[in-house]
Amino acid sequence: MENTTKNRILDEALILFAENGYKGTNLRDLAAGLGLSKSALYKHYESKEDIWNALLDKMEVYYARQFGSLDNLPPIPDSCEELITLSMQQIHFTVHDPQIILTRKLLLTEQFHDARVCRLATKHFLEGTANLYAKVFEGMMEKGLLKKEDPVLLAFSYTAPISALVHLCDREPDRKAEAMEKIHQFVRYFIAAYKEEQA
Amino acid sequence: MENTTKNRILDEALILFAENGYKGTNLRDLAAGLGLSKSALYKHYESKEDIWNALLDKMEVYYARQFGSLDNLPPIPDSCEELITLSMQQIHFTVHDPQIILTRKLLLTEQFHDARVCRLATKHFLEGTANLYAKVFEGMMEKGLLKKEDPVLLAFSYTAPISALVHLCDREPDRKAEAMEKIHQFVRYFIAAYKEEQA
DNA sequence: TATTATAGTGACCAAATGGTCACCTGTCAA
DNA sequence: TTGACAGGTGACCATTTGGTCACTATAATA
Repeated sequence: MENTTKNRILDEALILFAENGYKGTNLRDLAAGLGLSKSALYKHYESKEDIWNALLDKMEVYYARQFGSLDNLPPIPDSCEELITLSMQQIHFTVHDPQIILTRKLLLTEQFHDARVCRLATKHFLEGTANLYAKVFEGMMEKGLLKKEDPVLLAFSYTAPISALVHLCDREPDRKAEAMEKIHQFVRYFIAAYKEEQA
Repeated sequence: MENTTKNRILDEALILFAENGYKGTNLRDLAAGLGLSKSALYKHYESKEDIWNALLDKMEVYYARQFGSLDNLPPIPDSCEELITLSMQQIHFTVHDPQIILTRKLLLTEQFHDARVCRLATKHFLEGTANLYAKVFEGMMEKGLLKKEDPVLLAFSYTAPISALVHLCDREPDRKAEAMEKIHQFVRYFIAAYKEEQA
């Protein structure tokens, strides 16, 4: 993505919309954050709502790439230990990446005010990750690494508690370490419960 | 709670703050919703922020009563079937009660904008219910109804997925039936996995 | 070189919004 | 009866905010 003003506006918009909500964001602050005057924004977008929509467009593209196509599946781990390591790495990233944190905040705080955000929120928090892990678990069951269960239900039981603790990280960043430790504990406990005993 | 104007203002405030957020709520609409003029509000509260704080006070009292004291524990079920029935009843209530729905919406959308909401959100979505079910599970383990596991971890694994689906109900009310069915499925599946086989 | 499109500025506007104030009215106590 | 007070009203005010416009500067182009 080029570093054009048009894109920089969206970057700043993500920050402000995520921190203060759509209604709580004003264009003067947005422009000031970019070292621009408010009227300059209107050279690139027609209105506040236009900026908002462009930001959502960008997010939809991002999610379509990340969750939409099941082509780019994550590799199926060769052991339960590897699954734990991979999960923790991915969670660590998602909990620390500023852009993703802001995206989650925006989805949470605006999910009831915008139909597109609503859809994205369900995709992000519920179906997206769960479906991905369903494929992973299915693969691991076929490899004889996990007990044969409904992979969809299993993936949901796995991702929902993790998601709850990720939310805690967003809400109370001071407790990130504590939350990550709890995630680790949960992940080990969960995998241990469904690990297929080696012959 | 008496039906005084002061209380009615808080009832209406919950609706508007939950639907539109703090910033998105204006006092004219609030007053109009009560058939009052805006200036009448100032006979009962000093400012918009004062109304907000009074609403949070009320919510804190409510949560303190519901989660705070571990005196009023729910009864320990005498069978896993009873646990399932009780859980589903409680979830059904929480998913359909208008006041509780609004409260959840408010906690979600304002959790990053207000320190007290932040604390309440963690209590509501994470610790409150989980701690309650930890006690229930502990009791059921002592009765020999559930396998002996860490009750806290087990309760968290139980409540977090339910909570995720409750959020879905709030976000997409059209999918309430579907979500409730999934909750039912999850609950049966979860309890089956941890049920102590009868001798 | 003259022209034109692009990006940016500051002044300005109208609507929305939180808050204040003088005033009204019914109730209740002295 | 009268005075105080609680609860309510509408007019008004200052600030915030999304949006417009005339104007400028610069770089590319005919």
